[in-house]
Amino acid sequence: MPPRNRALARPDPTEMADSQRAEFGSRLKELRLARGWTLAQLAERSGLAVSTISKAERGLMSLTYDRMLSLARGIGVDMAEFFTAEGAVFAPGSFAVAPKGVFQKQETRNYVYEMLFPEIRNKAMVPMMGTLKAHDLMDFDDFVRHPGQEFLLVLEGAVTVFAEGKAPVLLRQGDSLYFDSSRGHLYASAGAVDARILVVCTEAEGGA
Amino acid sequence: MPPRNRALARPDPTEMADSQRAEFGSRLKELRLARGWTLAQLAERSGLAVSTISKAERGLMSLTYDRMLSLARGIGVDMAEFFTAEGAVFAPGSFAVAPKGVFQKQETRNYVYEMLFPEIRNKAMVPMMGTLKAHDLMDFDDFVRHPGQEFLLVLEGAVTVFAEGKAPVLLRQGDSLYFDSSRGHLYASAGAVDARILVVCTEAEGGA
DNA sequence: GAGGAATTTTTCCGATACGAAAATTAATTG
DNA sequence: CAATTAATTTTCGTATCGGAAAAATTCCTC
Repeated sequence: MPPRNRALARPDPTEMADSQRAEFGSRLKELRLARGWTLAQLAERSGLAVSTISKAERGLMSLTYDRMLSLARGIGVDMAEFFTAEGAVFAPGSFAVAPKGVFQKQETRNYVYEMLFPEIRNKAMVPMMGTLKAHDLMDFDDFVRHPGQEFLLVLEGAVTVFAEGKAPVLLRQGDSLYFDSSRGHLYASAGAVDARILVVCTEAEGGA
Repeated sequence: MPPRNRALARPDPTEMADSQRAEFGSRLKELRLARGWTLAQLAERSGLAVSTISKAERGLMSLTYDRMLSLARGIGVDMAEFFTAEGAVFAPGSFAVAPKGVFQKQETRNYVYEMLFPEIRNKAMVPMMGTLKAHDLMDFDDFVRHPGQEFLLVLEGAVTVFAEGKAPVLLRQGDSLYFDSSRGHLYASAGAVDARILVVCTEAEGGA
């Protein structure tokens, strides 16, 4: 029996990567066809083999960094171009009001969030109201971490912010915070009363 | 180590890719260290081997798409994060606190805004605190209009929002608003006392 | 400075990407 | 429709990636 990794092997092996690969391939093909090029033409420009591009476009194989870079050069785009989501458009002219307290509750392990404006899809920002119970028992198994940036404002009470690689920070009513959401973070009420916070994130999280 | 300087007229794809690889590796290492992680910790989170990450960080090898995706997931960033030009970009791992009232005042014709976190460049969101004087004389010569999206929360008092093509909306303390900033808009205090608002815009834009 | 633990680098071999050419499919022409 | 060409896909050998473990380095603690 092959000495496979322990039961810790949590991060998914291939399943999820395959679908992502297919998406990358589609994007690549899209860029090629948009220029009216054949595989051979792109092969000529990028310097790699026709067969390689063919397989990559269909998600049959996982290109190395070097080949992806060659392709980007050949097509004439920046590497980031391959990964920027294209669809998902915010409805132009949107205008919505949310009266106080009329929110959609959304409970997570440690917080109670209420997402504002759930009816507006694909917002560039996701504003949420949160309540942190006083003396809440926190599960410190892991930080929250996600792509994008985050803004926090303490509306009532006091909050202790735990951020990876940073000393805990105490925020009082009116204090605010701005940070890279990919840095692990956790919020907890710091006072004897419930804390009320406003959080605005970029990048709708529902994605994954 | 002897320099392998060869007077080749044609671009040497190998060397060019190598330098890019090194840059990618540096960025990867930067993201890891910003979180205070060891190779083993990132290996655990991403699901790939310590040795692989080590080689990748030093540009010794060219990761495949699959492994790069695993790394992005483990770190908690988008793939594009690896390739965004390092110059004009939001500093990865940013973390800044703004105590209440310590803001930089910025007066416009109709409002007094205080931009939060001016020291963080290229934020995806621009949070501002605003004060609307009671019974303020408004210049109704034109609406404000700019690219991006806008979120507004009334912290104190009441605000009347005038939006192009919409009837005026009265917002009380705790009410909020989300809309396309390209739709003309204006804010005015609606009560007998000064109103205090939080505004978060996307797209950092010079001027107001 | 001598252990000793933690972290990184190197080694080695199995797994996979990659390219040249063959095979297949699609498009074009007479 | 057959024949020819263009375009894409498949095959297969080689180069490189990628992971487990060993070796080396750095970091502590006494």
